[in-house]
Amino acid sequence: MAGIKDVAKHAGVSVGTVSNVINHPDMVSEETRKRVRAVIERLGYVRSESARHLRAGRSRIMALLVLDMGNPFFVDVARGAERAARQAGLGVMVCNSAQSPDEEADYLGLFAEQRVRGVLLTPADASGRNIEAFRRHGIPFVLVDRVAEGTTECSVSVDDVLGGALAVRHLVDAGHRSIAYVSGPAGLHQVRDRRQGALNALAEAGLPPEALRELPTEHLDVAAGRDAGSRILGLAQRPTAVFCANDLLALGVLQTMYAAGVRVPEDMAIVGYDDIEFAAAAVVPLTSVRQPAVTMGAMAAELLLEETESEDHEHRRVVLQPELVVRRSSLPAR
Amino acid sequence: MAGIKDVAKHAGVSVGTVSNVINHPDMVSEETRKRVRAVIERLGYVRSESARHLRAGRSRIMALLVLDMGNPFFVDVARGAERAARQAGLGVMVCNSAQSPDEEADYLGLFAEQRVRGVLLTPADASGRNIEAFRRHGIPFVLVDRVAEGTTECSVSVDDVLGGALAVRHLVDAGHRSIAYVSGPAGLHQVRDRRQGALNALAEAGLPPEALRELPTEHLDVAAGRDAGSRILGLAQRPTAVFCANDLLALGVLQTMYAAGVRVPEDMAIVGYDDIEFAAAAVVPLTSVRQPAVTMGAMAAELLLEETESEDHEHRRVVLQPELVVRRSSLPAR
DNA sequence: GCACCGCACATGGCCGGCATCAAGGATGTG
DNA sequence: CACATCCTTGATGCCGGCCATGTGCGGTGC
Repeated sequence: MAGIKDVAKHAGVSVGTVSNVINHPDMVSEETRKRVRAVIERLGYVRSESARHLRAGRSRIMALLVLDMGNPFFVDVARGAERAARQAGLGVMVCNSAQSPDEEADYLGLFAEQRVRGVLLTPADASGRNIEAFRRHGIPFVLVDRVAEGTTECSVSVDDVLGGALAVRHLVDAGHRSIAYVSGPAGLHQVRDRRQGALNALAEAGLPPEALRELPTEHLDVAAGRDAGSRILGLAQRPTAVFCANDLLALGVLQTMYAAGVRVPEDMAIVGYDDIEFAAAAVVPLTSVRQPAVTMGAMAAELLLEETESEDHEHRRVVLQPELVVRRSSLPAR
Repeated sequence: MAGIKDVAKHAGVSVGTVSNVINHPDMVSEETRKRVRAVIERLGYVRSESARHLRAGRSRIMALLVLDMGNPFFVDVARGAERAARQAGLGVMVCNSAQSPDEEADYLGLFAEQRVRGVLLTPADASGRNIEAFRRHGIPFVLVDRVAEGTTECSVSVDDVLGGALAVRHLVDAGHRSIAYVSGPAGLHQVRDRRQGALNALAEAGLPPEALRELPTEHLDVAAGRDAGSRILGLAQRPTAVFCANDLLALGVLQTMYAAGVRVPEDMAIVGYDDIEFAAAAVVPLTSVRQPAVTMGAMAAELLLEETESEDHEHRRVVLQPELVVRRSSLPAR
């Protein structure tokens, strides 16, 4: 592959001049510039980002580590982050921890080796140990979909307590008094906050916390939802409504209900979370708590850029608002 | 951030020795090794991949450029590629061309600057101009979900002609004589091959090509499917079945039919393509042509590794077989 | 006692860019 | 004509690792 030296040789100039043609074109006379540009074109020369990085001491890559690339919600987050990053001339490396702390640790190590400009992180490790270890490298990061504790770094999140409250308040208003909460892995903050919101909504309505029955699942995908659905069907005193920690779980629950002949929403109301595109296209269009995913990704990237670009950066915690989208899966039986 | 020199200084050895502790541990005495390792740990030293890359002349990153990250099919491809790459100690940079030739060109430029080890590519530019330009850089690439022409590079694909034939043969067997083909962007090879398969199936059954009515859409997503659904409803001599170039389109069509009160499959049969997880969870479980997406991603990564790792690599064109998964959306009316 | 050998570690060059500074040529000015 | 100034270009060093080559030292054999 052609290097800057080859270009210099063919154009009959020094490497410094070639470098200037690329980075400071107005420092070079038009004639020389043209000649060098022609050679660059002819040889197909592309500057080496590694060498630039080494020299400049800062990378032009930003990393995004999400919990689950199979979840369209995170795909939207990635979209937003990518847009913001590329506007600033940075590339984004999107990786998937698949909710595994080990994978997360692996990737964080990879990012440290790459000396990425910064990391947008949806933490998979509730213990915070991975984050703690990563902090030592001095690579800035922004927490996504999770509030930072203290003021050690920036975060962009959605008010999960409010989201949980919106969902359950809606169900309570529709007359439900026994609600299952399919929660996903117990360790995740989002899951805990949404439960808290749900409990708040129950308390508001004067209902006891026992009205909410939590069913944890190992993963946050459709298969886990199907499994949770079966468990709900097996419960003594079957609840009349299900609130799921995300739409994938909700779709799984819905599928199980449908297959078992349990009518939704007449016999079982369902509310999901995230409002992914498929929620509207489900067997029964799914009521869901919408999160501004693209905005979240974009804001996270912007916060990171601000942190690494500007002199005086103060860590911020941005909290966005969720919104309930009511569809047929939770409408009161007529 | 700590560099190898800092480690050397703190451990009282030379940089070469530190390098050897990391890369050739058996060349260093145990005592020195221990001491150096302790310092590495204490300082949180991580070697710089940029510097290694520069020195070694080869990167440890592989790129994957997909047509649409919003499509779970490509998420599966990414999963497979990632697994294979990481097994070989490489990282994967997943990017999304969103079917835009311009974005594709942008990303290919980025990859050239990064001097990635190679690129796994689902081409968005039917003209082949982007590929042509990229080839000059000498970075190896493998075509994914598309057969390579000639023997200039490797490819992994699924037999789209067969897939299209499977879908339409199934519909013809069920008695359909007028079938719409919601095809997506006309430029994509997959789309053209699936149509060819569909036409083959019609010919087999002694039906004229006019029995297939093609409805192109700009994108391959749910929204485009909804739009196509409306167009189908507006057709004079409405077809009795729809074959969609992917499941997202099919879900969109299904949604439109459902909203308009057209019964599926009684009034309109629908067959999708890809068999994404959501296909089974749709309003009416979707018949679909399953592609081995994870395998495809993994094989592509392996081909690329073989090409860059081994001495004598011959370009290969791997073609995998699709499989029809029949669900309710296409079952004959009783 | 001397030559030789191997081990453990040190040293210097190099990868490919970019910035800094110096040098050279053209032009303007007194 | 001498000298200053500006504009353009060239030479050099450095970023952070890794590799090839040195170097010093203790042990061994004759």
